[in-house]
Order: sequence, then C-alpha cells, then structure tokens
Amino acid sequence: MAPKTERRAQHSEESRRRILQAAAEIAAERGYDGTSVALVTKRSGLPASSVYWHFGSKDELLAEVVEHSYREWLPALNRWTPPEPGIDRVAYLRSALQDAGKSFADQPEFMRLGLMLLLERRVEEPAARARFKRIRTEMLDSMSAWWGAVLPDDAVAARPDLPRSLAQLNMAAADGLYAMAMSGSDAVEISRLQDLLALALDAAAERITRELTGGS
Amino acid sequence: MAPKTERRAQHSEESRRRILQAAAEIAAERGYDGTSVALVTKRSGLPASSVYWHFGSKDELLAEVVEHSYREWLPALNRWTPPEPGIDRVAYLRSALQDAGKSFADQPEFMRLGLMLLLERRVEEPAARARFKRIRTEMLDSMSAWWGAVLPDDAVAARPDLPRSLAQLNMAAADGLYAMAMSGSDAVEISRLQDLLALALDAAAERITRELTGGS
DNA sequence: TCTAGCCTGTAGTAAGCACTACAGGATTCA
DNA sequence: TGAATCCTGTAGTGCTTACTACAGGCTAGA
Repeated sequence: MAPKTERRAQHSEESRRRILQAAAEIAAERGYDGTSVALVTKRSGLPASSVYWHFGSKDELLAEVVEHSYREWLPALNRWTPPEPGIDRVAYLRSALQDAGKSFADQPEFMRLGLMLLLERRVEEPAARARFKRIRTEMLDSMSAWWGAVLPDDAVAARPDLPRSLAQLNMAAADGLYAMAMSGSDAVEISRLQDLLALALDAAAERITRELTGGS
Repeated sequence: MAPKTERRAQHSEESRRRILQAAAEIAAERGYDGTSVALVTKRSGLPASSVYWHFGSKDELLAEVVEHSYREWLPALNRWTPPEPGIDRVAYLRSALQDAGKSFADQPEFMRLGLMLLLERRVEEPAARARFKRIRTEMLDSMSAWWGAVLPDDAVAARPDLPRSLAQLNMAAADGLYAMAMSGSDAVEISRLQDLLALALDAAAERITRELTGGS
C-alpha cells in the first residue's frame, strides 16, 4: 500500500479498518463458518465488492482479522518481558495476569476467535488458524523468557525445560479462565481466580526450586 | 421410545446412534455452523429425512450430541468423587488428571464441541450450548466436593469458597491444556504439563492452608 | 479539462443451506 | 391376508452462501 497522495490513501485505509472491525466482532461471536460476508457488509456498511477488493477472500479476511487484532492487543504482552532481578515474583504475576484479563475484556475479539480456531480441526486448515498458531508461539516464547529470568539460575540449569513448562501451564490456564469467563459467570470471580492462578504458579515454582536446590 | 417389539426398536436405535456418532465427529471438527445436515447424511449413510425424523432439527441434534457424548464420557468423572480421608493428594490429583486427559484423547468429541460452543456468543443461544453449560455445572460441583473433602477441615471453615475456587482453577487449567493439545503439539508434552498442573494445585492448596491455619 | 487508476455499487452466478412433502418399503399385531 | 405403525428414499422448497463481472464515481497528476 504505497502513499498514493494522502486523501485517497486515508479513505482506503478507513474502509479497510471498518471491514476488519466488523469482521472481528462477528467472528468473535460466531466463529469461522458463522462469519458470512453478507453479515460483514451489513455491519461495516461497505459492499461485498469492497471486501473482496481489499482482502480477496473470506479466508484471507479472517486471517487478517487475527493479525490485526493481535497487533492491537500486543501492548498487553509487554508485561512478559523479563523484569529486573530480585522482583516480587508472585505480586508481578498477579498484576500481569490481571492486566491480561483486563485486556481481554477490553478487546475480546482476538482471544475468542483465536481459541475457537484452535479447537477446530477440519481437513483444510483455514489461513486464520495457521496465523493464530504462529502468534501463539511468539507469545509462549515471551512467557518462557520471563520465567527463565524469574527462576533461580541453578534451578534452570538443573531443569532447562522448566521455564517453558511453567509458561505453557501459565498460558493454558489463562486461556481456560478466559473460556470460563465467556460461559456467562460474573467477571468478579474471574479476577479472583487469576490471583489464585498466580499463587499456584508461584507455589509450584517454589516447591520445584526447593526440591532441586535445597535437597532433602 | 416404547419397546415396540425388539427388532424394530433395535433397528431404530442403531440408526439414531449412527447419526449421533457422525454428527459428533463433524461437530468436533467444524463447530456448530460448520456442521451441516448434508455432511451428517453423507457420513452416517442415512438420508436427511431420517435425521429429521429422529431429532426434529439441527439444533436439537447437536444438543443431543452433547448430551450423548457426555454420558459416554461420564465414567471419567467418577474419579472426582470424594475419596477416603488421609489420601496422598498430589498423587491422586496426578492420576485423576492423567485419566481425564486419556479420556479426552479416546473420545475427543465431547470436550472439543463443548468448548467451541462455550466460546460462541450469538444472540440466539443454540440448545447445545445451554446443555453443555448445565453439564459443566455438574462437573464443577463434583470437583468442588472433591476439593472440600481433600482440604483440612479448619481451612475450609476459614474459607468456605476455597474448594470451589480450586475446582474452578483446576477445570479451567485442564480445559486450557486440552485446547493446547488440540493445537498440534505432541501429546507427550501434555501429559507432563498435567503432572505440573497437579503439582501447582497441590502447592497452592498447601500454601493457603498453611497461611490460614499455621499462622505467621 | 483530460486521463489514469483506485474503490464502490449493482446485479448477478452456481452451489450449499435447513427443512419438508410424501410415497412406499419393512415389520408387527390381528 | 390385512391394517397399523415406523422409518427411509426421492425430490423438492425458498433462502443464504462465497464469489464475480462490470459499469461508473471520485481523486490525483497533467
């Protein structure tokens, strides 16, 4: 998308954004098959020909939805960059999980659509699903690095896979809590469960560390 | 469904079962909207008129799929009936989670379809989603009772919501691990993460118990 | 004002969707 | 043998689906 002199470019970009936004909302409500181009045109106000001019196909549109909503949501991931040493691990975990929960509440499209795509298993994998899997790997890498930085060095040396395992459990549990929140129970409960998850992860890390280094 | 003299009843029941089986497989692969009656007739070998004679509508068919596959999967839930006191909690947790994981691997339809339905949020809720939510509540009750029996009495007295909270986290994390397993990584990893989850839950329960009763 | 290129609006396409009407085969009880 | 009941097979219904052909409006550079 070259500049092409401002005003036109702005108009084009605005249309693209409106279509993406509408598609994201519908896809988060109804999944891959439930998202029809007709619904997208109705909610965005732009005709089907515009959708196909901008995105080429429904499959590519949904893949772009995943990509776009991920980039909008990205700031929430920065929490998982390794912090300075000597930090209060459980407190940091708690606030990071709370932040993640809040960011899901603000922009529910990304995670909901992504998890729905993850659970599907048709013969021809939609492009959106492949895109989400790749993004997921990046997220896991960030969280693994964080756990690696937050665990004692000798524990990591004794079990190099530990940071990644904790990160995987961390991510899976956060996903599960998100799905639970979707099922209709109140959001207050979820916030308390996120604290409990932080506590459980911290306690697990502590026990494993003690067994590895403390001996007995 | 009255007896109606054996042979006919058997034949009818067999058709019903074949339709349910086909629908369960397709729904687990493609979700609610992705499951078409035409696909079900193709995989089951029975015509659409039979599907509608037995189930009345696609919505009711999928609700019955949830109900049916839940009843087939039910034995795996018996693990969460309260055990005799003095049991090794973490070992029991580990084996229970491993069993649950294995039962998902054997009959993946129930959980996969259920979680997909949970994440959807259309205006008109499908009957299958409501059905799964009710089943989910039952499962949570079982797990809450288990945690209530396995925690020290004085801890439960001090925090009556603790068993339920641990059960919720337990369930959410198990769901998340299941979704992670679906994303294509190898199953061996998942088994190790289930052990880690058992350890984390046990460590959390232990720390909370110590803080509540041990003091300091 | 002319021309080129970007984007939209209209009006389709064939295929797929959930669902139905209805005739008729199979099985049972008389 | 006959009638009643249960289930299946055929052939549709009107509607929605993803996608397209194409004319024309609007902006930009000349």
